[in-house]
Amino acid sequence: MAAAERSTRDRVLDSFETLLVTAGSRAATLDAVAAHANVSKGGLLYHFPSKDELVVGMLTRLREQGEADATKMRTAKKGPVDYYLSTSAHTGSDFDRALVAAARIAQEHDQRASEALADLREGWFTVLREHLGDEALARTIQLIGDGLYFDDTMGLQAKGALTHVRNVLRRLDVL
Amino acid sequence: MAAAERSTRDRVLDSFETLLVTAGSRAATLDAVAAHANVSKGGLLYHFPSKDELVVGMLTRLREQGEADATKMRTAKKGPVDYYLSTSAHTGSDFDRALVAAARIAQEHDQRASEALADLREGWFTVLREHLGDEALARTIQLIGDGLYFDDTMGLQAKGALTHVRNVLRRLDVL
DNA sequence: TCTACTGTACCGGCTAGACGGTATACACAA
DNA sequence: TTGTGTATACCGTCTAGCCGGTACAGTAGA
Repeated sequence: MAAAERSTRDRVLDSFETLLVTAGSRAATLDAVAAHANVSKGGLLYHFPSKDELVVGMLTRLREQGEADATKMRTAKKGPVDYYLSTSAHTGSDFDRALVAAARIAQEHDQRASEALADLREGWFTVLREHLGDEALARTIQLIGDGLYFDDTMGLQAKGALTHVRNVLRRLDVL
Repeated sequence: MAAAERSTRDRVLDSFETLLVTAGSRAATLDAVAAHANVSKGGLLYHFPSKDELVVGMLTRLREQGEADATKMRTAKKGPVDYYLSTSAHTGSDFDRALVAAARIAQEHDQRASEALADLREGWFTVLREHLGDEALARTIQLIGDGLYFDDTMGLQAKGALTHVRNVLRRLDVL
């Protein structure tokens, strides 16, 4: 049933991501995920026969969200650069959460997660380079986005970081 | 014993960091750390009575390495900015490894690790701002460094990223 | 004798996953 | 319309194995 309300399957995936993001991969156990999603462990394993399938399910959903995001970036009112930077810092969106969750998984040496992340980054870079027509600048802006994202995931964000970046990019006639 | 050769204690810390970096926190078990350091589990627990003490030991050493790094940054021949950026990408140094290891720990919700990382970042930022006399620029450069560092830890580094960054910074009359 | 270990044996708790069972819905057939 | 069968979507329990930590007896070198 394509659901009117959030399906159990999606709730399980949401919970898995949430636990990965807020408590780390050690805490994202099957029991914890099931409890968070208000499903029994048996119910969870019905939808995802193993923890690995849970990872696969999460990454599949991430890729779908990623394609939607690239489209939004291309057509953003204030342009791709501003869209990219402002969504690199914490937005609290589902996509954001999925991204951080995938990063956690990637660190546990999961190649599929690393690939998914690399593909997403490649998508963003392509949009940036097309828009700017300048590889060095596109790469630099992407690094700034990575930095904002990194700081965010580490709870390190310095106040006004985005404002400072916009300030500097204006000197380069971007924005 | 301040050691002529690497002490058991240091070897244990090295192994802990290495396992955290190369295999993730789930894999950095006491048994695995002891085996990697060629020490018995009893021997490991002689130096670090608990896993938590191992974390504390690692963070203490990291702070020491961090102070040494800030000094090197301040007095670097090519200037702090170049030093900061070129050491943000992978250098393979002990300090680098310790930094990535601490990041892994921080993600498991360890506040001491987050604080240690935040303090290190603050130290770098102070040097950058003093040198540049421009907060927005200093923050932006720090974000670029974070991005380089993030990409490195994720195995995402795009070829020539540092060159691109230097290119852009030259347009801003930095470097 | 003290320090710095080795090695083994063990325990309690947690973890992934297997498994058997249950409730509901719908389908076809007599 | 009643009975039989099948599929979906779960629940709750159980177990093998791993992990952190304890305990302790022994050893080699300074």
